[in-house]
Amino acid sequence: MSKKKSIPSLTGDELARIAGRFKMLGEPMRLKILQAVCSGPRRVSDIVTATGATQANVSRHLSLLAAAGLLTREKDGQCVYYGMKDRLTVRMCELVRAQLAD
Amino acid sequence: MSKKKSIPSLTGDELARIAGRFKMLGEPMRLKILQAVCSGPRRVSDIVTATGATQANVSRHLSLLAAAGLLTREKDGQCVYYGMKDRLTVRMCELVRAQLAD
DNA sequence: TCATTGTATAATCATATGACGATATAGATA
DNA sequence: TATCTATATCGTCATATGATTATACAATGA
Repeated sequence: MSKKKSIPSLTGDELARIAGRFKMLGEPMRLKILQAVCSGPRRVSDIVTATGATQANVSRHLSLLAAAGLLTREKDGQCVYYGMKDRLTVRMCELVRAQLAD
Repeated sequence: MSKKKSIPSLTGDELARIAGRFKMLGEPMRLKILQAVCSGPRRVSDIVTATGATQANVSRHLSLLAAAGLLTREKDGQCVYYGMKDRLTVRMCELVRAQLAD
C-alpha cells in the first residue's frame, strides 16, 4: 500500500499545477537566472549582469519565480537578494541534462 | 572531482534544450496523455477516449512527445501504440507533485 | 476498386507571454 | 527636500502555440 507505480490518476487541477511548474522552468532565460543564483543568493543587479538581459526582464522573471515558490526573496537596504528555495529544481535540471546527453 | 554541485555553467544551447524539455511537460493536456500511457502502451483511439480531447489534438501532442523522445511509437496494422520511453518523466512528475503538496 | 476505420496533417483562430522602453516606487545620502 | 541608486511595474509589440475543423493518408476488408 506504500508502493505507488507511475502517475496515479491526477485531477485536472493537479495536472495544471504540475504543468505550471514545468512551464515555469521551460524558458531559457529563467534557467539562466536560476543558474546565476544556484550557488548562493544574488542581487538583482548582479543577476542582470550575469544574464545580460534587461533589468526589467530579469525583474519580471524573478518575480514569477519567487511567486512560484522556486526562489527566496530578501531585501537588504535598497538591494534585493534572490536565492534558490530548495535543491529540487537544480536536481531536475541535472536529470534532464543527463538524459539529453544520452 | 567527480562531485558536481548545482547547475554548472551551461551553454545557451544546453539551456535551450533543457528548457525545451520542461516546456514539453508544461502543458496539462500532454501530462494527461502521459498519464494515459504511463502504465503501458496505448492506442491513439484509447488515449483520445481517456483524455476526452479531440483526435487531432491528441495526435498532434503525441507526435510532439514522440519527436522529443518522451514516447515510443509502434504501428500495428492501422493502430499506433504510444508508450513511455523511460521512467524519468514519470519520476519528475512525481517529484514536482510531492513538492507542490508541501 | 470502393468503403470503412484509425491516424496524421493543414489552415485558421485565439490566447498567452517574453522582450523592450518608459516610468514609477523605495531606500539611501547629502 | 533634492537626488541618486536599485528594483518593480506598465504599455506595447511580436511571436509562439494550443485548440478546432476539415481534409488527407494508410491499412484492412468487402
